[in-house]
Amino acid sequence: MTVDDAEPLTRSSALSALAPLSFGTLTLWRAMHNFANDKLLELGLYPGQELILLQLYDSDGQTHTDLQRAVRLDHSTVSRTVRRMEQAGLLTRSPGKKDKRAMVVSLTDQGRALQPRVVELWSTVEAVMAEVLTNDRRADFIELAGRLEQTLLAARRSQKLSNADPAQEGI
Amino acid sequence: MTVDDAEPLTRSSALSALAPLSFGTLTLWRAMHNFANDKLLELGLYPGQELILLQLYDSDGQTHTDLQRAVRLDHSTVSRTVRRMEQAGLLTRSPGKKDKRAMVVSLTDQGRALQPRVVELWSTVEAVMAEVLTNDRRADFIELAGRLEQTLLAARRSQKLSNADPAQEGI
DNA sequence: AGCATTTACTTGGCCGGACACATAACTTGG
DNA sequence: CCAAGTTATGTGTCCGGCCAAGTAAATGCT
Repeated sequence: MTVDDAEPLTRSSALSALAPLSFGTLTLWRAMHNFANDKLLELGLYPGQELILLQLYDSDGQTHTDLQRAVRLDHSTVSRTVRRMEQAGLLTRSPGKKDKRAMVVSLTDQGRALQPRVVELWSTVEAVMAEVLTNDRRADFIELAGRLEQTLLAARRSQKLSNADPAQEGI
Repeated sequence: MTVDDAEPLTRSSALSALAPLSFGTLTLWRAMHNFANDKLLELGLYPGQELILLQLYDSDGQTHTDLQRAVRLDHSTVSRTVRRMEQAGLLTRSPGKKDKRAMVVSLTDQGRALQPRVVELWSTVEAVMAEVLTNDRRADFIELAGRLEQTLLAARRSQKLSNADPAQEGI
């Protein structure tokens, strides 16, 4: 028995009552993640790896920092994910010419060969989600998600600042 | 340097072009998750644990399966998370009276003592998100997220069925 | 040039989360 | 009542993801 057994679902949990926006985001994410995962495993990939591939398909030869910004991950996560993908033969890493610190990540033929399937995978996820939305609502959702993300990022930044610099608060 | 350094953000990655709904969901989730995490660590909790607490605050004495359904997690995840929380003194586990298989999870005083702080945490996250939305858009988002989740769950179920029972496809 | 700072990445450690497999405890058909 | 099937958990294993701390290379400031 795995996680997807949640029945059609009475979304009446304590959680959705207390924080419907947050819990809605959480459960949507989990459903999407699990749905994509099944397909990912068929490609021999693990979640997150396909994001890096997609980013490289768009523009090969990016550094860890480029990837980290695009995919919104911690450096350490990118570092080890990229290493695993290198070991799997999907890509190569080499120090940059101008900046020896910057590891430049490049696709191998094997990594490039996955492109159609990875693109199809995400297109499928997108299509499944889009099929129950009108174009207006679809655009709405995208705009809302973007705005909420920015709001949360800003809130986190200011929260960290005030923690790091408590002197400001007393003034 | 951690993940939140992504600048105000030109959301123009290859990912948001290919699958804006999916990528929007992903990035929103990550932003929310990271924002909540900072606060969670201050309570000595790890992500996911607070969901179980909230569920128990609503109704103490639930089984693993109850919790798993509410929080949308795998049994194995619930199993180990609950064990860790037991070791941390937040709750206790005991076999059910009628059904000895079913582990009944109950709050300890220590676990119950966290209630105000955990509730406040999620209220804060919710408030941060809600503050940039009109009531209409807020309701919209909640409804959309719920619908999308159901769609994805259904898609995953039918996908698994057709994989498990390929004979059906040829007919 | 020379030393402090910043930047790019690596490592170690810990938890979350999923799957596959194993086990104990109901439940059910004959 | 018993064997077969179902249900509720537990375990092992592997990857994702974060933070904290460490190293190396580039920059800046004097």
